[in-house]
Amino acid sequence: MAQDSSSNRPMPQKYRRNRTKFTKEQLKILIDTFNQMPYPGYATRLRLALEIDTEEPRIQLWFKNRRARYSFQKRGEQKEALESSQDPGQDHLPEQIPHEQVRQCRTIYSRSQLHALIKAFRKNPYPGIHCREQLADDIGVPESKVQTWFQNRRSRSGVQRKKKIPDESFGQGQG
DNA sequence: CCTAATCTTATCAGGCGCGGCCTGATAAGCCCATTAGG
Repeated sequence: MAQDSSSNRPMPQKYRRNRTKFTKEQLKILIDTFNQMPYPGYATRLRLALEIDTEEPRIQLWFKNRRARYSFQKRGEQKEALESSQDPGQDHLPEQIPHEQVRQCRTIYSRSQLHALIKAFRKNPYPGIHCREQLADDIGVPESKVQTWFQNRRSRSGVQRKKKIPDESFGQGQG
């Protein structure tokens, strides 16, 4: 049943989701796919998730992190390759990256789902993994959707976590 | 330490309904985001 939900929790025991540990075989498949297709669409990600027995959001995140590291790592090599072939006419643009353009279907939230999301957001715009999973379970959507919803919501409602604003605050002086 | 998880920002794109708004999904982060867990 419902446990304490409106209690103020000083600090969640664990905010982040458990770190995923890929096996070598999983990594081999991931890397192999990445080399051919750094921007897999949803269908491909799903297939990969099934193949290596993990969740699609893990796949998506892995590709994102991989791209972030791989791109700048390869920076020098590409430049070298370009200089090698001094051809005025573009023969082989590196932009032929196969973006699979197939996005995941847009989620249509019902009124009650939105209500639950908004309510949770007002309570805490930065829910930890447990909170997100609980909410996802409550309204019947994957946790990754909840995370995306919160990110978009934060972005568009200006509740961004106060970074390190020196002292521009409107407060009446910190004691 | 390595790198998965997280955050912000910007942009693409689907649904609705008829021009453009709302908002979910995706990508990048710059001398290459930051944080933190095994």
